[in-house]
Amino acid sequence: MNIQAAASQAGLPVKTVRYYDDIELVRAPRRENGYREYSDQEIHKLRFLGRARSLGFSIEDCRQLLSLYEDNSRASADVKLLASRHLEEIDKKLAELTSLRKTLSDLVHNCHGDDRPDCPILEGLAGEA
Amino acid sequence: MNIQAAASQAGLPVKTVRYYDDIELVRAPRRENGYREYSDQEIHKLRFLGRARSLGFSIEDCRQLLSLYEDNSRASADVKLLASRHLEEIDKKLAELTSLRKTLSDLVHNCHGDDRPDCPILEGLAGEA
DNA sequence: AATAACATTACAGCAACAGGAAGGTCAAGA
DNA sequence: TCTTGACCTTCCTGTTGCTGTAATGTTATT
Repeated sequence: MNIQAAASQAGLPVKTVRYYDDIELVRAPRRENGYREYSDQEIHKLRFLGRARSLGFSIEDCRQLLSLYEDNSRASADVKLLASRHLEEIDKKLAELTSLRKTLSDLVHNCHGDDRPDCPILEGLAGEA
Repeated sequence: MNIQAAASQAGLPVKTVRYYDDIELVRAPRRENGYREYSDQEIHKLRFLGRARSLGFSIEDCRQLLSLYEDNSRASADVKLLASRHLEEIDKKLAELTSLRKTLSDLVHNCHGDDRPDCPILEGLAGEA
């Protein structure tokens, strides 16, 4: 199967699939003409990656997850550790975003938003709050 | 005032301050020896930027905010629009992160995390859920 | 004069691709 | 057979907002 068909089956852009081959994340064998040849196995991995990436795992995390996935003697604890760490990072980001959102939201709601120049948002940013 | 003192007063890394000069966000005049000269005015702008950046505004947004800040005939509506749009983006990100967090959290909590190989996290990523 | 602590520029690298150029390959139709 | 168009390839650049690292110049102190 050519790269375009593979990419569409995996739900990923062609560019991304080619990139994953370049960085040796999901390698595709080549045909005589130099074209990449994708089989169901690679497509399965690509899908796996798509899901992992959509959950916010970094490429390096994905590399590990994939290798754990292919290792039938893995310990589920290893997977859980990786995922738990990622979950912690997400919680951290969520906390930051939430706090930031509150600050910004307060500023926005205090601004009357008409054609006059005085503006609590700018004042807040200037540190006059 | 030299760049290091200015940066520390503004609470920013020197590299960042130099970068802001490069991209003409906060320009500093030069002395005869080529050194950047920072006055209270620039430091004020740098602080402003630090706050705006910490609220997640992009550099280009910051450029606009700064220009609005300096424009005494601005309409607060313009500021509010910019900030509101940013707030929407934040809300979008929060929604995405929250949903993603739930999925990941469910997977993690379903994994026993011992030395056996069977793992709901990997199964979930593989699409077997 | 030497040394340290500043300053300068310029280039490379990060993450995870996306866009585009230049060129090779393949299948179908006139 | 020729050509057209849809593929495929590699390579290089750009994205965002800096950070790290030279290599080098200036200032202040000893």
